[in-house]
Amino acid sequence: MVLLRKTDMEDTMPQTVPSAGFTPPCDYTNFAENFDLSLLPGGEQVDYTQSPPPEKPQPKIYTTFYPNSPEADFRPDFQTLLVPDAEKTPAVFLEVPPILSPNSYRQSSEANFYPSSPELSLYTPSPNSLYSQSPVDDFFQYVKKEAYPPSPYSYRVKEENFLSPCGFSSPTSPATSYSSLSSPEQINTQQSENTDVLELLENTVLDKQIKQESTVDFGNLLSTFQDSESLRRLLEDDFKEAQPQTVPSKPKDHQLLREVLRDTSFQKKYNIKPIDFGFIGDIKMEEPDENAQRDLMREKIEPVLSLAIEQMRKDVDTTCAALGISPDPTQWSAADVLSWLQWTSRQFGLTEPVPDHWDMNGPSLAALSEEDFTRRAPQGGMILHAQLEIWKAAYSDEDLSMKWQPETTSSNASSGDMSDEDDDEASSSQTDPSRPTTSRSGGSHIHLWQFLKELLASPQTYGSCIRWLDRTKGIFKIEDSVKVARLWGKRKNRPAMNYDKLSRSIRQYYKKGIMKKTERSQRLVYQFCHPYNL
DNA sequence: TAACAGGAGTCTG
DNA sequence: CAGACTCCTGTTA
Repeated sequence: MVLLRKTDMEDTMPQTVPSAGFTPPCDYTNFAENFDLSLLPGGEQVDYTQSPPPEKPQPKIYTTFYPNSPEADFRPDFQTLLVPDAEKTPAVFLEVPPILSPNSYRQSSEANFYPSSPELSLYTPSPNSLYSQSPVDDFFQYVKKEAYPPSPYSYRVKEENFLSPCGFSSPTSPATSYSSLSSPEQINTQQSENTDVLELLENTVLDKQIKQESTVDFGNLLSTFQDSESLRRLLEDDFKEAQPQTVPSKPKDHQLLREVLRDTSFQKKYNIKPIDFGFIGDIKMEEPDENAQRDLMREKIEPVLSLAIEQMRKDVDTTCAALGISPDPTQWSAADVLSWLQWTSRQFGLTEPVPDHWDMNGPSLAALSEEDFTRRAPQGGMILHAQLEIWKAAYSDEDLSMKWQPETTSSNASSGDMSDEDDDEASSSQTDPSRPTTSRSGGSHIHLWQFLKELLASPQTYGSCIRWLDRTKGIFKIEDSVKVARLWGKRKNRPAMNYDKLSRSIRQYYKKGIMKKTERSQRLVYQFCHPYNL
């Protein structure tokens, strides 16, 4: 989420009506009143309740952070995510990475995308960065490990008449209609009715906490839920961080948050302010037991996850209706794939996808790794992949909110040999390629070559049984033929699968030009043919 | 001995 | 009907 400055918004923004299915505007009338100014570095008091001096021209700025800008190189901020607290506290304050979401680009009533985001640049981790699984994950790792050093991430502020999805009033959704829902009971009622999560957030959180000077882009909130594991980890960390034993005299002294806010220049410049995170400390004080804290945390977050997923599905449905494609990516034809790619690329201001690079149907697309995406679209593959993951998550048969398990076990996915127990554990993962899934993503229709690429795309999990020898040439080696065969049999629900049969299937690929043996044939070493090596 | 190659019939979505 | 599964014989490292 992005904190946005709302400056003369209603006066200067005529095109302020989000299209159906997207987020309505909201009113933030009490933001600064509840803002914990002590969170600012050095206890510096910045009165955000005051309007800027009249002699100081207010720029028409709605600050959205675009990663890795070639122009700007300040990194003042984390996008701010507000999560409604179903009980007594107004909000949870999270720092989340600048994930881009289509929700940042609302459709106008004429179905034109506004803005067109021409300068959108891409998140690109530096060669030295520990780019792991997702930008979300990576960013969290970065924040927590390195606090706030110069980073491969850079941001810029897009200074233009950017319309926040909820930073303006709309004749169809008057802001005044969002002022009444704030009690926990009301919140729960809204949740039980599957109310639009964005509306809920706006009603329950912003209405209490945000002054008119600020607006919030809740669209990015949804993007964060593509990686609920990261969200869970972050919350857990924040809970730990707020432990009284960590800062005995100041239970609310959220060190991470303070570090994040150390650079106040940006906040001052754009009148952005954080929100009190105090309830975590309160909870902790009341619930010293760790499990109780986790339960409480789960209780607070799970409804939000459910609502976020619900919202994701709504947005997916809207897009499906516009494109005339199935919400299930695995049902897409090659034409559907191209249609979706073009649509998503346009939404994010990416270069048009090269059709030759995407000559595949939905299941094939769904099986591609992020690396595959990036190879096919160096300038936008990561975003496209992330968006597809959102689609897959949104329409997975598995309720993502059920993944919200406050486990205490430290899952070590990068461990070497995997026992059968490891297999079972992996099978519970939504992204487990071996899972005999009924999920719409992946599914049992997957081809063997796709399955192998899935395994290869998760070296941290499957590196012990299959790995790339030469990624660029598509050469890989099966290190554990028994295990790979077992995984394949699991996926295909073929308990009798063995490597002999699996390799027979691989050999069928020879004449189809999908795979081949390497020039100098080596045992258990195969090579993907072009373009399957992409 | 395990991996490899490939023919051929069957199954499945 | 395509793709995968299964079974098979024979070869190779």
